[in-house]
Amino acid sequence: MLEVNPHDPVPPEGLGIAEAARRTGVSVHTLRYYERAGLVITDVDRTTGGRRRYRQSDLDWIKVCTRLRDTGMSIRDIRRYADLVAGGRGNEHERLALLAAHRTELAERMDELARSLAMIDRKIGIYRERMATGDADRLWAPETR
Amino acid sequence: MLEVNPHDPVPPEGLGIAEAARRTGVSVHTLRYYERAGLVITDVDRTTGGRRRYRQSDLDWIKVCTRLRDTGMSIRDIRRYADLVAGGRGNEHERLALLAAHRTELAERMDELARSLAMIDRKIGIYRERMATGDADRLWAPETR
DNA sequence: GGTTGACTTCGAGCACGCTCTAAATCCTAG
DNA sequence: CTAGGATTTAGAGCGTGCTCGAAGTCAACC
Repeated sequence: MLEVNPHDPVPPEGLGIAEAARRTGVSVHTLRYYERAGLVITDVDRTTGGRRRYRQSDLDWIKVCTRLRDTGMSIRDIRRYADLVAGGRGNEHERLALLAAHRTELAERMDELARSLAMIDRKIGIYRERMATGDADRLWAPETR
Repeated sequence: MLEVNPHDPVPPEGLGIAEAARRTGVSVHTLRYYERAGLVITDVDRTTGGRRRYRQSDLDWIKVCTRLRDTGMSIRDIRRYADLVAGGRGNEHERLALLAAHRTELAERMDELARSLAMIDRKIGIYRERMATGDADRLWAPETR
């Protein structure tokens, strides 16, 4: 068997999907799913028998995708971005717009999360207070349930 | 027809599901779904004909649920919480533990979001720089795509 | 009594992002 | 050459949280 350690450079003949999965941090299923979904614009090579052979450049691009995914970007939007990148030079403004829109969304989510956190903290505070003062079974206002 | 304005107090005979939906901010579908899911522990009254009649106390509890939902708590966890509340006095520690666990999750999500935001900002920064310096089609390192 | 519109239940459908299965094929070690 | 593990495909399945549809019932007004 072709021995390839996780940190060895990718051999000239490329990597099998299992090793590619290991190196990108997703499952082989997900790797194939991303390809079907049109995210993998690097056109992964195949052996004559049809097996995928991943090159470093493939892994690099897939990592871009997984990083975007990690930021909560939807598959659909990553797809859009990928299409732009595949479209080549000249659409940087569009790509930037897409990223900026995503950034805005993240910032909004952040605000909302902060509000949620405050709300939960308030609720927790009420509970703590209640329990400390032994009011646990006297206060039944909905606010505090 | 029974005229009931959105801010009128709930009449003694209760509200129909449509008005309850309006007042709780969810759809009638969602209202029934929450009930099926076991979130609505206030046991909404029914007319002899089987129609739901919402009292203020029902609305108050449902609003607790929607607020928890707004904080991103899962239906399953709201269910657990509801069961505890329905269980009555004496399990305040458990409720608090549940809320605290959720709070921890929110805080983690917050951190992750902050990291995502930073990552996206870095990427956006790279794009801005590239485009400003006219490097748009020279830099193709995967980091910057 | 009749028309209308609100409401009922149950179950299906949907969007998302995987995750898994089955049956076939490939490829490498021995 | 063969055994057996890795990989292939298309498509099904899953968990979440709704959302909708169908077919039937109820109730308010005329």
